[in-house]
Amino acid sequence: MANCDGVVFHTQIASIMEVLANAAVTEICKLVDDDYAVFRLEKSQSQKENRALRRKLQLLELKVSRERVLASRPNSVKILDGYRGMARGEEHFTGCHRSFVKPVGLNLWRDDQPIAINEETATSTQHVIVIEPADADAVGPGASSLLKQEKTEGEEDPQHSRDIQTGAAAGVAPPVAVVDLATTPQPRTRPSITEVILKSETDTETRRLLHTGSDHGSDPERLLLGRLGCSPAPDSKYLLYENSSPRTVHSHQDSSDALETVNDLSRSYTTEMDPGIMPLVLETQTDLSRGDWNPYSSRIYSEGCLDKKGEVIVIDEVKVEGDAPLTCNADETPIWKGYSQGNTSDFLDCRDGLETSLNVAIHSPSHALRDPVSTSMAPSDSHGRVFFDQVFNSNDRARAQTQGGGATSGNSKEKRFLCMFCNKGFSCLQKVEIHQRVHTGENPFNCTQCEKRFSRQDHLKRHQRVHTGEKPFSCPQCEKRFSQAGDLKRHQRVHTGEKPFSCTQCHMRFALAGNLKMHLKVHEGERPFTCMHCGKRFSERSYLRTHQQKKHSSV
DNA sequence: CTGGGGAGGGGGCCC
DNA sequence: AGGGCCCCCTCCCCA
Repeated sequence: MANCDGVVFHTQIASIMEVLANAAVTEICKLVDDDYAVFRLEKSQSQKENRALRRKLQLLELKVSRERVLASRPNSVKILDGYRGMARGEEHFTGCHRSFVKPVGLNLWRDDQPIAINEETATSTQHVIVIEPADADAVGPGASSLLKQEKTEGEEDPQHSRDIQTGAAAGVAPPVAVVDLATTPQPRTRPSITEVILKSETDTETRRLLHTGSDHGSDPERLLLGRLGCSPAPDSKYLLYENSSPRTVHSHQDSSDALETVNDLSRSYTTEMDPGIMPLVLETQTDLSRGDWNPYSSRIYSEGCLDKKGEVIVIDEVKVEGDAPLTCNADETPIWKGYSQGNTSDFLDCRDGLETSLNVAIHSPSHALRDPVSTSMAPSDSHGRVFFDQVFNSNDRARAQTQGGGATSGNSKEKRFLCMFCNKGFSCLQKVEIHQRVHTGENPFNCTQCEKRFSRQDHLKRHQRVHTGEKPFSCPQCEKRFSQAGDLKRHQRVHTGEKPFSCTQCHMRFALAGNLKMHLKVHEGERPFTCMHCGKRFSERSYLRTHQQKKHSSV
């Protein structure tokens, strides 16, 4: 009898131990997962720091190299002041870093291009690097030869331009443009983006000015805003984008890369970006268009530059060069990957801007990249279109048209402020700054009662009804009250019986879009949630939770 | 599963 | 110009 009791006792102990062991394993797994996530975050941050340090070192090396080149070949590098003003007699930009690179192969720079030197008067250093044309004989040999050589090599090696940027070209000090951050006054906490301006051989207005500075003394922002009639936020950065020639975007990579990029979205936008790299985007435009150029994914940007305002692309002038091939950078990273929720509407906004951008032939570096339609590369083109057609259904398109209207749809003159991230157009600077919080993650409005933060004041106000219990919207049919008008409207379908959402697989109709979405999983057989106790699978987490509560609550 | 509500994100428009 | 509002959409949760 005693033995029997002992066996039972041991059996019970064993079962308890098993349960405890299972629970412990589960807990451990959870902890490991959490710790691993933290570890990865810390690792990525450390990598960023390492890159920044490496960048500084390379900067110093580049600076030395540049000075050596300048000393040895003074005629090859010309410091310009006010190229823009000379070209058009317009704004006189003196407050930002500007660099002009003329690719040899493209012969984009006229040999007689007037170039002024006025280094002293510049409030900040403006390095204008002129790479002599292929027919540099007209200009003379000497200094240009080295640059030409450099370019030639770069064309042979797609990686080369990046090497120039990073200073990684082994053994050879890159004599091309270098943003001299070490010697340039850096009043901003955010590094400047140095622009590349190429002049088309057609000699049409193909300038692109890219400014991200806030040198208030001679700040182009003010000049710009003086014309546009919209006051800047104190730290705003702008991108003045003026009719960039489609030719100016190079395609070092073949179209297969574009395909690959389109196919591999996860790779493309999860690239860890180092804000410290930002100033070093002076290179061929190909690399400007790379992911390096556009590091402001919402995640990265918010991590690295939380206190920074977004950037704005301003379309100052639109001129379509009809037969000029639209441009594409094969290695660009689709910016839409940066959206936090990845919902369709976010894609829409991007795509909308992309499509409408065609109308105005505006191609920011990221834009050219993001726009598979605007590329001159046929494979990328078709592929991008297919991709978008797969992503966006007709409803989304309709919404894109009705909601966003796109970057420049309708009245392009009214929406000259473009979002740096998605190219969407806005009529006023403040509007685009608010919008760019979508990308930056900036939430300046915080609830005093629950510490929640919001990007918009009206959202905060709406949220505070949660605390006040205010429900100003009441249903006339049932006296139910709602805090949001949309909730009331949605609720009223209960009374009207309206079910605007119909399943394409069966004939079921739903009053709520979310319910249809959930219903569609029934047809798709998508059951990602598995019960750890019995292995049963569910399409929704809530189903799994309910199941576990009912069937395994004892465990 | 389905129905329904709470709450937040985002864009457009009006004043 | 900027705040506020309206609207649409989405996610999440619960019954």
